[in-house]
Amino acid sequence: MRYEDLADLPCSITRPLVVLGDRWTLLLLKASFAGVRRFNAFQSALGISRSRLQDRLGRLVEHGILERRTAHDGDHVEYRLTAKGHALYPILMAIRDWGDTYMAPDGPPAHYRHRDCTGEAHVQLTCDACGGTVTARDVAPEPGPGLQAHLGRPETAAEQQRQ
Amino acid sequence: MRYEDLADLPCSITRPLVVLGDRWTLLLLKASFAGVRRFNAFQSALGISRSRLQDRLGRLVEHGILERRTAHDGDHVEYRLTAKGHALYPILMAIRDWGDTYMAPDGPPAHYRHRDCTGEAHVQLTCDACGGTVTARDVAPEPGPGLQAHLGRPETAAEQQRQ
DNA sequence: CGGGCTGGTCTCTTTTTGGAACCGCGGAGT
DNA sequence: ACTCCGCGGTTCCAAAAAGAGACCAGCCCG
Repeated sequence: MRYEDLADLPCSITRPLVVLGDRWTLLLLKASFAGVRRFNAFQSALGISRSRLQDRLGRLVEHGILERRTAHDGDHVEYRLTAKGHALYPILMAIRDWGDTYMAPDGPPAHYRHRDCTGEAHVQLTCDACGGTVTARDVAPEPGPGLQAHLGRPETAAEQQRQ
Repeated sequence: MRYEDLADLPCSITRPLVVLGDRWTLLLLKASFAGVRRFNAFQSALGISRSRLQDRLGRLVEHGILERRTAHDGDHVEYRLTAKGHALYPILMAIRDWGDTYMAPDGPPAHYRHRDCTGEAHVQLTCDACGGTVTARDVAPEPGPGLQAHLGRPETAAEQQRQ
């Protein structure tokens, strides 16, 4: 019950990581984006154990990232990405870009091509005002509204020194 | 010894995840980008146990993501991001964008502002040919050179059915 | 009726984590 | 010289998480 408490910290990197940051969750989502929807398909695609898979799918459904439904045509179960889940795609693509650059000595195993176009999809960190490309050094974090709201709450005192 | 084998698969999402996909690694990197460099500072910032921290820092150094060095001014040790480590920033920013949207009911805890500019940094998935913004539905994976190279190797046979 | 498929559960073993004590080193104070 | 402290680091043990595989009920098909 210690690690899960990180989800209370006022940080938009930490909070998602408590949900997504384990061995399997992002791999499951990768499979989802690749069209995998059924329990057994996830299991054989990834080699995850059935109990673990059950647990992780359940978590993702709880968080509204996947939706569990009985397929229209018959009786089997489907796990499908919700809009919230769909919004995770840039994370996977950011990972892929890095993987292509640093962990693919023989070149990219796959091109993620823009449909009906010659180009490929890549993530970019851009400034929403000037439109320029931005690197880590160009970014300065500043307190935002979610931090004030957090500090206003009583139970916050004990955890001040962490960030 | 099963999970680590995923790193052999020809997939630029899977391979980085074997390194980055656990409870602590991305949180460690987040701290690194925030300027944390010393062993004890990581430990008190995150609440990770010392043995785990030691292990994770060592892994990141092995993978060339962090660099371990004795500080110029004296005797203490520093862990600093390498260029390879720096390149992970878009991943953290993609996570943050999602966190700001879906896990920050009171608004973003922090604004990641473009230095000397009024704007904020955000990740975008764009096509490198037409320049347009791209979503998951607009992307079609196609085999790339890294896949052919992988299939050319002998030990590949047993794992064909996974992806 | 039997077999195979489905998603799902249970139990046992192994692996990974967390927590806390301990260590050697170098520096500062006294 | 002696102690005290902070530093990175290690070791040990208990607790939590993960892996492997058997098992189950429901359903459809033959």
